[in-house]
Amino acid sequence: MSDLLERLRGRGWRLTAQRRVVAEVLDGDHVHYTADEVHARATERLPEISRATVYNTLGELVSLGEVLEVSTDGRAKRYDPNAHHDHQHLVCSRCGTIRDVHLDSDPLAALPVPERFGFQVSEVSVTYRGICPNCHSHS
Amino acid sequence: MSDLLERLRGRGWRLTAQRRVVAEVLDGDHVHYTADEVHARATERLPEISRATVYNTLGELVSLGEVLEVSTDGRAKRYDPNAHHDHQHLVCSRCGTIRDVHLDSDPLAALPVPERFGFQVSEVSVTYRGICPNCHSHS
DNA sequence: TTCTTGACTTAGACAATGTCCAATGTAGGA
DNA sequence: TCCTACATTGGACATTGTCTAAGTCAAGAA
Repeated sequence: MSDLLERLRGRGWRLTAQRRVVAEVLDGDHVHYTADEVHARATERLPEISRATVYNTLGELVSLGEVLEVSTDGRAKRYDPNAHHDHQHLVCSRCGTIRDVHLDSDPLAALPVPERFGFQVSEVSVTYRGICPNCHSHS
Repeated sequence: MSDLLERLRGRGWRLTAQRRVVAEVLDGDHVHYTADEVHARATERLPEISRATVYNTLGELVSLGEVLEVSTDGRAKRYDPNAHHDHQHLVCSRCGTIRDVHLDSDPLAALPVPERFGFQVSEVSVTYRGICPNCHSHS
């Protein structure tokens, strides 16, 4: 993700301190923060950054395809910087922990053509739910 | 779904006008209303029904396994009465239309054991996204 | 049938998440 | 360095959902 800023500048992004900080917070492969968590972490480095800017920047990163938006629970959306590696998510029903997982087969292939009802299907997301080892041993 | 009320009574549910109306609104196999849509439709039959009761009743139906909660977009959750037939969802990215679809293979099988990280996986939901024929022809 | 009671419903306050806008600031090209 | 189009800010507002205290009622008991 270190070249993310370069890539963005190449697309005409104006590079501001706020955008840099948001991108830095998202740096890492297995991070799934909510917008508020991103804001809290960004605030540690740049105290005046506003909520609106964090929302704007996250939205832009999503539009640019650099970050994925994940909504696993109907609560706050989470932002996943691991957008360039196909993966799905495994969520603990108890504590909410999220893990990236990789599948054996392409889930698109599991949807037969007659079941596509003429849609041009372009995307699929799979969410597995269960109890994580930690929650399980504490139950 | 006509015997839903019987089933619920058998489980000790007190049968009220409000609950009956909510269940009637959800009657049908391919319905995916938000809580507010359920409330609007319920209000047509029972003008005094409150939002809180609609939320309570939907929550109870979900706990009882009679209705599925679906959150496809991070906005309002939708309620799917087709809980007794395994299925997944196909969503139009343009207009938000939702269709129930049936898969060729069990998506649980696509997650290799080493990718389960010790979770006891009990549930999987798959959401396909694309452009529906109607939106496609109008574009 | 009437009574009783605990479960149900209600209105509205509150909470969590996200969006919008007018005023102000600033990155980067000329 | 200066300009200006784009970015940021704070706060109001919108949407969705939760909670509570007070009133209401379904259904079993007598």
